[in-house]
This record gives sequence, C-alpha cells and structure tokens, in this order.
Amino acid sequence: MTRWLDDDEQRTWRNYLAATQLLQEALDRQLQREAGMPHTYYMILVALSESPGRSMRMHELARRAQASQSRLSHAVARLEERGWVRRNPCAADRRGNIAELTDDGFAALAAAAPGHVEEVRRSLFDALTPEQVTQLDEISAAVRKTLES
Amino acid sequence: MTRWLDDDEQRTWRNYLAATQLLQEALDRQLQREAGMPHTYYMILVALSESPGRSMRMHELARRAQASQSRLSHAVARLEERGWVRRNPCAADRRGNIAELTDDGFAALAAAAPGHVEEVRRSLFDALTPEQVTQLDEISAAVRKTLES
DNA sequence: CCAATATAGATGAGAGTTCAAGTAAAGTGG
DNA sequence: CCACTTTACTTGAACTCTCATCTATATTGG
Repeated sequence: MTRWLDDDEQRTWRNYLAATQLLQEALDRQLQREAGMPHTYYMILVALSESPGRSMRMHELARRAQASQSRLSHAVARLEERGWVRRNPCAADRRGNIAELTDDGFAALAAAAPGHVEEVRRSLFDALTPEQVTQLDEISAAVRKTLES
Repeated sequence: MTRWLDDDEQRTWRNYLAATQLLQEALDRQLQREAGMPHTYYMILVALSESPGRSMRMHELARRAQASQSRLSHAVARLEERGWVRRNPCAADRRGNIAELTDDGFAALAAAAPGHVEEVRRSLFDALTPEQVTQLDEISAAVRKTLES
C-alpha cells in the first residue's frame, strides 16, 4: 500500500534534508551573529525594501516574505520595537495595516546584506557548477509549483 | 567588493528558498497533525530505530538526527515524558547517556511512517523526473560536503 | 438593506530552538 | 599523579513559531 522510498530515493532524501538544514542553519547563524536578526526578519525587510514606498499591506507582505499572517504579525511587532518598521492604518480598508520600512530598518538591511550574500555564495553557489544551478532552479520551481497549489 | 547575485542566481535562490520552506512546512504540518510530533522528533526516532538495540549514545544520536546537542537533550526529555524513549546511563563512559527507543516509541514511529512517506512523495518525488532526482541528489551531496567541513 | 460569510490582522498559550552557562567525568602533558 | 583541557550532557532564559481564538471591517446573496 505505502509507496516506500527505494534506496536511491532514500539517499537523495537524506542528502536533501541534510543539505537544506545545514544551509538554513548557516544562514540563520550568520544573520543572527552579524546582524542580530533571524532569516525570517531579513526576508521581511527585503520584501519591504523592494516595494514602492518601502511599504506594503500586511497580507501582501506575508505572501512575499513567505510567512504566515500570525508569524508576520509577531515579527513586525518585534521589528517595530526596534524601530525598523512602522505600522500605519490603511485608508482604503480600515481592517488593514500598512507596514513601512523605516530609515533605520533600511540601514540595518543594507548593513546586513553583504555578509548575508557572501554566506549564500559560500554555502550554496560556490559548491555548484553552472549546470547544477540551472538544475536547482528547475527542481525548485517544480516543487514550488506543486506545493503552492 | 560584495559578489552580489545576478538575476539568474536571484531567481534560483528565491525558488530554492520558497520550495524548501514549503516542503519543510508541509512535512511538519503532516507529522504534527497525523502523528503529533514535529519532524525533528521523527528523525530522532528514525535514527534510534535503525541502530542496533534501538539505542544510541546521545552524542551520536545528535549527529545522525542532525540536531544540536542541546536540541537533542530537550527533545529526548519530551520524548521520555511520552514514554517513547528511555535514557540509560552508559557503563563505559559515566558522563554518557544511552537513549533507547521503547516499544511504544517504535509503535508511534511505525504508525507515523506511512503518512510521512506519502507526504514526501507527494511533495517532492512526484514533482520531479528521475533525472531531476539524480540531479538533486548530486546537488545536495555537494552542498552537504561544503557545509560539513 | 441586512444577515451570513469572508477577509485583515492581532493576540495568548504552548511548544521547540538557540545560546550561554553549568556539572561531571575523561583524557593529557609535564 | 595532578593541573589543564576536552568531551558529554543538561539546564534555564530568551526568542520564534504555530495554532486556535478573537475583533473588526468588507463583501455578498436574498
């Protein structure tokens, strides 16, 4: 009944788990150590920084930063305490909040970015051939497509 | 100075982040819902179940289950409360502890496994061609090698 | 126009993770 | 054989995440 994994699949799955977890931990440690924030927060700041006006509705921000609404709510509350983000009521929809990246937040992001990118390179791209990068892109896109529907 | 990501690398990186995170969340939700345990605990139980005597030194267990020692310590404490794992002092090294999977723990693992494997298939393997599975294996192995040294 | 439902977001409790620190037992060089 | 260092593991605090719940505002079908 159960479609168990064969030996090749087992090996792949375990390599995948090991690699992704190591990478995730490397990212989190680097950001925590050098920028004092978890990767989740970094993604939120990035999403905001790329939006016109450096601001975005909470719901949309959650989507872009790949966070649940609850996670985002908690995270933005912390970011607001640090003065990196500000929440403004939304005029068009009075249920809504618009999160806005402050200058301090932008500065924190700008300071964190080089070290983060360097870590991403060292940990991922430097380990792969150009063909493998292409393959990884396609594999990720396929998995993403499956799981987003 | 900073080696920024070009557009292709950006796209790959974001696809990778999205895919791995979605997959991780799918796994965790499935296990939490159907087996009442996070993926971390599942990995610990698996590691124990594959060891002779269904038992292992804590340190070795941490390595195999890819957990920090602290994480493992907390996790095993919880698993012990549930009666799924037992800790026994180690005769050869009196600093040591030997974690042992109980019959209840083994039963819990056996009950959880089919649903978990099905989720892994649905979320990952079903989305990929056989070639892509091979590619993913090699990519993961390369990243793993980089990050484990 | 209004009741029913859906959406936006916040919040509190419970659980897991990390980090730093602490205890205890090995191992090691002089 | 003894200070010193390393290894094994635990613990508590601080933080993040999830899940369920709650409030408030929009939207929609009759």
